[in-house]
Amino acid sequence: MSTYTIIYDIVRQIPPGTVATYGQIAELANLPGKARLVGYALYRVAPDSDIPWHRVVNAKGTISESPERYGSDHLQRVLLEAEGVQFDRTGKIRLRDYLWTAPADRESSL
DNA sequence: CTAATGACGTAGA
DNA sequence: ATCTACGCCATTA
Repeated sequence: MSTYTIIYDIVRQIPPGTVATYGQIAELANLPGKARLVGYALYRVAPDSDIPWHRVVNAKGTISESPERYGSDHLQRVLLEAEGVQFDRTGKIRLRDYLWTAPADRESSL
């Protein structure tokens, strides 16, 4: 079990139609304040992985775009919209409506 | 062992 | 709202 494995386990539990922030994942993974690690971890994830990486966005509610992603950032938006997540005209998600709330019994399923 | 590498968050201007 | 600066660290070559 590596640190990144923990992060992937959390991400795998995000339900369709909802999104989580990097910071949120970090805290659930017992890595408070280390949101970057979550980003670093997701960077390693293959786009065709079984991990719903597209449900993770930054605290601003926007998709973190980067040249290093070679378009997977645009794909992320497409996948989210396919699940019913709407973006406003500035490309931001209304986190208040779609933000995932981790179930209290999450730990029992680990 | 060392060096390079990145999907963030927050605070202040 | 938008921008800059800085902290932070596991994984890979």
